[in-house]
Amino acid sequence: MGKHFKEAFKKISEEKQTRILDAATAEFAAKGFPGANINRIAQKAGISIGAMYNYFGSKDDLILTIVDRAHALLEGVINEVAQAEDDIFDSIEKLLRAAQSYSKQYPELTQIYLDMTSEGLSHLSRQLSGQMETISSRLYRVLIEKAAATGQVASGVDIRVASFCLDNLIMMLQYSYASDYFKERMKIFIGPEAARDDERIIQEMMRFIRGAFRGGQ
Amino acid sequence: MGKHFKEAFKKISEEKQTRILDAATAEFAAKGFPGANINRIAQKAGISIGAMYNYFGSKDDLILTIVDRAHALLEGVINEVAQAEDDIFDSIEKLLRAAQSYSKQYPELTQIYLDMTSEGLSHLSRQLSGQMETISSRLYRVLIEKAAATGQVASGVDIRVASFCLDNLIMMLQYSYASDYFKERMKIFIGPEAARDDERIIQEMMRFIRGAFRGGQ
Amino acid sequence: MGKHFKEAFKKISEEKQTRILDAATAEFAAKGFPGANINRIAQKAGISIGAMYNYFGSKDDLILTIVDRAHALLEGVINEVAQAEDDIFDSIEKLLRAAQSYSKQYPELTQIYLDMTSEGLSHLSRQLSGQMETISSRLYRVLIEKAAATGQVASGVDIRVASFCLDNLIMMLQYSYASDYFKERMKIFIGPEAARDDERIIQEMMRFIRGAFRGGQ
Amino acid sequence: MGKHFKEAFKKISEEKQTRILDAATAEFAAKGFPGANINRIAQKAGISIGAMYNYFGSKDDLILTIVDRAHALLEGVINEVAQAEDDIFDSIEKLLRAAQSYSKQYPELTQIYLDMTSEGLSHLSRQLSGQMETISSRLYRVLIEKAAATGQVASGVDIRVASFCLDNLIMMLQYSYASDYFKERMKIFIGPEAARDDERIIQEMMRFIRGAFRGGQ
DNA sequence: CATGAATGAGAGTTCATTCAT
DNA sequence: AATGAATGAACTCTCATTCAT
Repeated sequence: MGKHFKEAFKKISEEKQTRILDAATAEFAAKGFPGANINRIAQKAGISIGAMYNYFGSKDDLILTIVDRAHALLEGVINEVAQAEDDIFDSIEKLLRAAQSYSKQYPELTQIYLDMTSEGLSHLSRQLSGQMETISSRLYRVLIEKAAATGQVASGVDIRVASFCLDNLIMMLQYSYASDYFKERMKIFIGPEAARDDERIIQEMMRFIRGAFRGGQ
Repeated sequence: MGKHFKEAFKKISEEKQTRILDAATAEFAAKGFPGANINRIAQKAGISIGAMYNYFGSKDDLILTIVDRAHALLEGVINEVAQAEDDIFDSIEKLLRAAQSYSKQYPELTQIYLDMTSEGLSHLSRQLSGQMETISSRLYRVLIEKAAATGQVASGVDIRVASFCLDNLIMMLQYSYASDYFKERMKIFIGPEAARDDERIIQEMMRFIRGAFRGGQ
Repeated sequence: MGKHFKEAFKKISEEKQTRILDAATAEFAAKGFPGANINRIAQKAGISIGAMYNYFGSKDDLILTIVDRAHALLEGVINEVAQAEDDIFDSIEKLLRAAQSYSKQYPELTQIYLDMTSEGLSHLSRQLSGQMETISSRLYRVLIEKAAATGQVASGVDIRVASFCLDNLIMMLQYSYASDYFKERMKIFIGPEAARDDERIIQEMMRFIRGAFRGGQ
Repeated sequence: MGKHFKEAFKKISEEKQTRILDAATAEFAAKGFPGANINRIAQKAGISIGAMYNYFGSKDDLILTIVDRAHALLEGVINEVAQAEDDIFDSIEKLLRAAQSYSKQYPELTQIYLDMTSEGLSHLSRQLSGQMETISSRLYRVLIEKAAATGQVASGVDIRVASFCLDNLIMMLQYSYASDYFKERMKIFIGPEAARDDERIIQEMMRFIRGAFRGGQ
């Protein structure tokens, strides 16, 4: 929950804002935070380095602005799912599909997010302090509690651990479409055609999750 | 599949090898790859920077040696599980417990592993080319096929996707004990006492996984 | 002998002029010339940086305008003393008191003046070319000559060197109330209560100076 | 009281140490602290910028090392005077001559010292905390007390204020030979031939000081 | 083999000044 | 005349790597 940019950034055209953030996103995703070069970002965005520092106080602020933007995007997706009056498994399927399409559409944002989990960048991730997790964990809890009430979820299931597992599966799905490393890994598990098997992956993950929530038997 | 170190490294005492790799591990884990400082590692290890470069051709080689060492450790764990004549769920439980204790004991190795998934370090992770994944995915396949044959696993389950999900859960469990970011995240899901709830987490994750494999019903 | 400002500066309200020069004075005094930031001065003064450059051609011109203003102030003080029909020692005492109160009231001007003596700012001080010194040295000469004629000053005294010494004592007194460094230094010599001992310092300095002019004997 | 340099600096040849400190001294004196350029200093000294930072942790440390060296020089001079069994006025004359010759020989050190009194450099001067002043003020006190006991100093003289005045005169004499600004100022007071009038200046200053201490009468 | 001083490209950031509006 | 966004040269400092000893 930031506003890590300066006033001046709000005042420039949306097109320019996008140009800057896109250039920065590409650079951070490709090189990682420490490898990213602010001068190069400015050049790619077609602005001067001085302008860059009129918009963002530091390299830190720049990446945090990007992460905030990614959060806003994700929050939109989650809220949509949360508001629909769906069956729990329909909701989860929507989340899986959302994770898949989000990370295929914005692999760079997912890469950046993943990078920020590095201990070397803890001064950055500390400023995020579980914003996303808080939102999604709340959603899961609500979904599961509602489902437990209607008997869709086996009685013995520990809601918190189950939420944790569910989010773990969703996070890893996201990573698996975003970073080269995790793409390669997914191929090893699913097979070389993994990337073209989106639908099957969703279906089978849903079978896995459904079983998990219904409990063995 | 490495040997990223020079001949000279093999020739020094095991104690010195350990001292060097431990110092490097601590530095890489704390600062990330780009933030780590080779001169400081050498100093902490009590050797000269010149010696460092007699043992390892570059910073890249040093971290790759560390990762290889971590792989060897993990491979030992996996092989142990693979060789035991266990029930599939006992095997999985052993793997979960192993992941948990490994990442509690060597959080730094897990942090480094996580860091290497960054796109900015893809020139490094490319040299790993799924070593671990290949090993563990093979183990999962064997386990699941055997279990399918004895009816312990529901018939419709897609072995590859199920392996993928299983490994995803195990990987995230590992991350959750290793990096500050993921520790914080686990707390949000499981509760502030998460770290002291190891047993419960294992039990409930097993319930989740058992359900998943047995299929809902 | 300047006018280092542009026409436009004369045309704005006196209040605005003061606001600008005061903001600049504070900044130059606190940060030194190279450390001072013109954009920040403009902001503090509540005008745009563009306006700043309409009033002053450069950073140099801005500080020179401030120094000119300080000169005008000091010249007033000196002229007052010069015009009074006083005994030489009364005149000198007035000058000491003036130096003391001036530098207590406008420590920033004295700090700036001191800064300008740096070789690094010789391109600036060259433009001042001893304005103050010319004025005060003339005053001293007149005072001393008059006093010599009436026998208040020992006959052997070298008027020029004595003027030099007198001005040195006055300058250092000024510095000693203005800069942290010289304040600290004064404490070491006079004692920690130096700042509250104004009157004693004047009295004792006068005893010193009187002796000096009357000659030993 | 410092050691603001790193171990590595002690280990290089004295010739190289001198080359570096001389280059730095010239640069700091000519450009002032903020205007001085470390890369240029390294180049002038014939070493790499990396080497520079192996010797000194920062620009601050470099100038502090220079100031420490200047202190050591001055302390030597002061101690020499302190140890001689001289008449107070002989001692003072020695100090005046020392100030004169020191600042003619090392004008740059005096310029740097003067620069450090700027408020903009208070973070540096704070680390000096009156080292020189403490030494010289102690010397003056001893000299004056001894002289007071033998009746060479008028009874009413306030030792502390007199020391202060004496040091003020000595400091200004130093400045007057070191910085262009103060050189120009001295010319205005003493006449254009001031620089060639060293002896007269000493003599007349001594007459001034003698009178001051003996008291008018 | 070991040492560690030396290297220098390259990074993030600042700020006096310009100029289109 | 006033604005303030934009510029980009210049600065301090870091660190992987080399190589003479």
